[in-house]
Amino acid sequence: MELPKVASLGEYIRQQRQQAKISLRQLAAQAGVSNPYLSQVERGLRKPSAEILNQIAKGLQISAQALYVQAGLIEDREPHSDVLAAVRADVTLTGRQRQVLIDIYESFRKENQADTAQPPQSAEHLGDDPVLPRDGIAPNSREG
Amino acid sequence: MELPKVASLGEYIRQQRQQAKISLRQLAAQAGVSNPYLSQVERGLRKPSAEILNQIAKGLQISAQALYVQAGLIEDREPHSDVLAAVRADVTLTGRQRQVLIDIYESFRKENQADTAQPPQSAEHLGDDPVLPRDGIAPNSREG
DNA sequence: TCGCACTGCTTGCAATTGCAAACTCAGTGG
DNA sequence: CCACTGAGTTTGCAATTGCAAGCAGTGCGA
Repeated sequence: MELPKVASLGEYIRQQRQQAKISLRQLAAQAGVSNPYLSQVERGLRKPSAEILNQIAKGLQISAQALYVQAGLIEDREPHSDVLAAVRADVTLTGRQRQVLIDIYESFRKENQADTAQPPQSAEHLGDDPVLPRDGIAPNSREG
Repeated sequence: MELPKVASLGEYIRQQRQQAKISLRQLAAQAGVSNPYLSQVERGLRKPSAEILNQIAKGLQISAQALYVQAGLIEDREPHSDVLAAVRADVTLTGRQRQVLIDIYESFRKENQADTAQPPQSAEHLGDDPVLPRDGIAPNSREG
């Protein structure tokens, strides 16, 4: 698996550029990269760094993420909810903690889906806590 | 603000790694990169490519996007919603589930504070986010 | 027929990435 | 004491990035 997506990445860039009706040199200037290099990138001969990719995205006025996804540099993960997005975006958490929170949240969702017809307060069987890790969590069970 | 975020990127990676309680070599193996290179990246001596960044993110089990934002490779166009706010606003959760998530989240935060042990920072304001850069996000001024 | 401007592509080359091997320092145990 | 293990770091080196300079092809006006 050397560089399969690089080709499609270059094609994508070229396509975007042509749709914008600008020349290779023009885009290179707008993106602040050299035109030969952009040419090579568009033909899949070179694998641009993320920095260059970012500049190209700016020159094309498109989302850098779209390019990264095309380049296979990030997975195209769309957050299912604001909670998941927030958890994923929280840099103060460790990866493990993040996964724990996500697991718990999703298990909650699943539970509630099973009880859709029921009033939401009926989810009392949480005491089983099948997901809680022994990561040293001390959930202060204060009844609030 | 123009200064390379590479330094903070390395610090961020190292912080995440230490919070995950794994050694440099361990993370290097999980990420599929060499340990010397990871060491240099963590100390800001090298600027890793997006591919390496992606592998490191996988090894750390964190979002590649968080790393890219840290590296200044993409703008943080996500609203960076607060986890607590998102949990509180989630109508699909029961009140008890909400409280469980909040408790766990807060205990995680407390754990990490104890681990990192950064005295110069006022550890009282948990709401603050010392890691993510507050940037002026260009609010989509595309041909309005 | 030139000259000029424009398109994209090919060619060396400096700078950088990323790695293998080897190094230093702490801790453990015979 | 010495060997062993595991932590992170330093040191060359192959491979790659990205660029400056230059090449080929097209269209237009004199």
